[in-house]
Amino acid sequence: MPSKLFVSAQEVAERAGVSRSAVSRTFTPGASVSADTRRRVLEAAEALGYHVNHLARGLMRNESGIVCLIVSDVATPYRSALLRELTIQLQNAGKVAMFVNTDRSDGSVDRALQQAIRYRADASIILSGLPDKSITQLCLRSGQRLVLINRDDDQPGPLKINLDDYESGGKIATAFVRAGCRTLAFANSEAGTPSLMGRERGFIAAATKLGLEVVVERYGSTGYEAGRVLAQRMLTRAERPDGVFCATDLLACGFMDAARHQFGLSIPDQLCVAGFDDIEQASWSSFNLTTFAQPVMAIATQAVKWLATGGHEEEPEEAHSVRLKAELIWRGSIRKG
Amino acid sequence: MPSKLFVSAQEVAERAGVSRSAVSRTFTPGASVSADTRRRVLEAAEALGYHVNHLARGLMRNESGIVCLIVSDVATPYRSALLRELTIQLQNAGKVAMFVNTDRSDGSVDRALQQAIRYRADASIILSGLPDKSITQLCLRSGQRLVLINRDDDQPGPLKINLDDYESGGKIATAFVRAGCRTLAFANSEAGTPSLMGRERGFIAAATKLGLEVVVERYGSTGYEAGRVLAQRMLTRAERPDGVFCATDLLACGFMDAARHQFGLSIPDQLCVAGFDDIEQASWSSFNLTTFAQPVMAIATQAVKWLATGGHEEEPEEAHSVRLKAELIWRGSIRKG
DNA sequence: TTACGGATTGCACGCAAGTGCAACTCGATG
DNA sequence: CATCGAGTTGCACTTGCGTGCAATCCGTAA
Repeated sequence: MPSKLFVSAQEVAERAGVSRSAVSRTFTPGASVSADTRRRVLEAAEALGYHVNHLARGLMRNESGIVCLIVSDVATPYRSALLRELTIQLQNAGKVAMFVNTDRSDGSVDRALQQAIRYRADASIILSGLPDKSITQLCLRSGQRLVLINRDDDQPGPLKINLDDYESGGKIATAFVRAGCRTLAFANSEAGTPSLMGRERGFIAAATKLGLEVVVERYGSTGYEAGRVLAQRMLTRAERPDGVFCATDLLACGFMDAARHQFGLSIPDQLCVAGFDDIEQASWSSFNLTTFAQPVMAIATQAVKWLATGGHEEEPEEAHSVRLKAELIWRGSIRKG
Repeated sequence: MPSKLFVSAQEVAERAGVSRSAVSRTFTPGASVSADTRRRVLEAAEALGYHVNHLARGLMRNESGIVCLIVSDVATPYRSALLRELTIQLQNAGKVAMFVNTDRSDGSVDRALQQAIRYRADASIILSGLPDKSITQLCLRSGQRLVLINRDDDQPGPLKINLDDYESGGKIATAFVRAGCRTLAFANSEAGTPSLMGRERGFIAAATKLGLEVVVERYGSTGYEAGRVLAQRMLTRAERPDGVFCATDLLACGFMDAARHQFGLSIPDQLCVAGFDDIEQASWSSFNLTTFAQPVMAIATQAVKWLATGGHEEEPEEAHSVRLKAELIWRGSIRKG
């Protein structure tokens, strides 16, 4: 048990010789306090090290200022970059980020949302997994905003932020053809989330239109190791692909490393590779990877804006969905056409 | 304004036909409630979607369950890995992580700690920067636990977790000498935090003892780009170093990439490199970097243990300091001696 | 001097929980 | 049948804060 406690408004009031209300009003913008009272309160607060108790304030205002971020695999470059941007923008908007880790187990996201409810978070932003519909409804009923990032879901209510995955897949197929590639392949993870599948389908559709078939291989997670395994599977095929679109940059890094160091292939001369996310490593000269940039900043901006303004029931459902463009970052892993 | 609100214990009590106290007791382990009442309360709570308000509970218990993590550069591999481990272990300990981003500006950490105080966090864990002494004291006086990770500081009170940076520097100097290196160098950032300086000093001391001088160059941050610049500076010297210890793995990655792709050097034949942190990229075959592993799990375990048990004033000051060992991970960026 | 008006102040209540205390129930024992 | 005691239950108070309402202050105009 702590021997001493946080200092309360009561103590400040006593020291300043005013009522507790005066202290409260001093820290409430727009409230009526005389300059003199305000000064004395601020002095006392400073001397005692007083800080408004946001737990209690949240209780009163029915607005905690907390926004819950629900994520798995935080240590992943793309995830941590998005997280960084979200927390910074939330802080600038006067909110504070609460952080809940999820794993792949059933109900993990649901438990995370329950935690958000317990702390009366003003909003929850979900970067991984998909919550059960009943929990989603409970959150919305309770007046909590909800944002789903890159999780295609058709439940009405939450703000859904997605990318043009399908179109991106198409663009890269065109780039491969222009580079003279003859055998295309798509390297995906087993997970098959909607965004990954969108890239895959867009890639296949465009390639088919251009008269090329696409070999699809799926394995493991979206990480580096899976990329290596996919390379081993694909590059030992009778007809070796010479243009490979990897569903994520991490897959692409693993793929490239295996292609170079195990198969002795030269990129982009013998093999063209593209990724998705534009993680920092993609720009490293070891990879120099052509890829699509996740509009991390725009995603965060949209999410934070929604928390501040949106969420009114009467809005049309279209207003609850945002599609952002993933910009193609041209580097050196595809031959110039 | 939210049209509907979170459901309160009062509503559950009415639906279950009991008093509000009964609801409270049902959700308080060890409280006296009959099996029948408990069942009816749980049924009503389930039906209404009730979850205890942790803001109010925190107010009463004077224990919010919140632990504040104060970090800069979250998107960095080492930081995000530590963050991941901390949040997971905090969750397992029944705590919830609150997240505050800091930048390099003055008072950034102080503002973060004030945020922690406002939300009456049970503890704050500081991964970046160093707070002002007055704020530290305020936190401790308020009964808040404090953990400083890799920030050498001599203030009594907080738990300080540090590594054997100095000894690690020594080990790697020995390894370089054993590999036949003749010209040693240390690549550091301008920042010069105690942990970075510890590695530097340990490296120099051991090298000197072995009869070799060490060229030290400092530039920028601890990131990839700074590593490239350092390589350009060091590898154009008259006497080119052939054994370089980089203060972090990211520096080492940048250094190696520049050494290979701009200077055409072969690693480890013409140049030995070592890093520190053991980020995921160090194990990628493009780098295959010999480095020291941050004991991320042990760090988190120590921190969380301290929150649960430690922090009693009467403990000797030695109990407030933990030194952990960074394990040398031998890969292929240093020749076998 | 008195009345008026605007600004300031304090009281008291409410938010959602936990808990000591007293009252209550109920079965068992004397 | 009265008493005891263990087990439940509810009342009322507490936590730190915001805020409506009524009371007060002060300066100015009638």
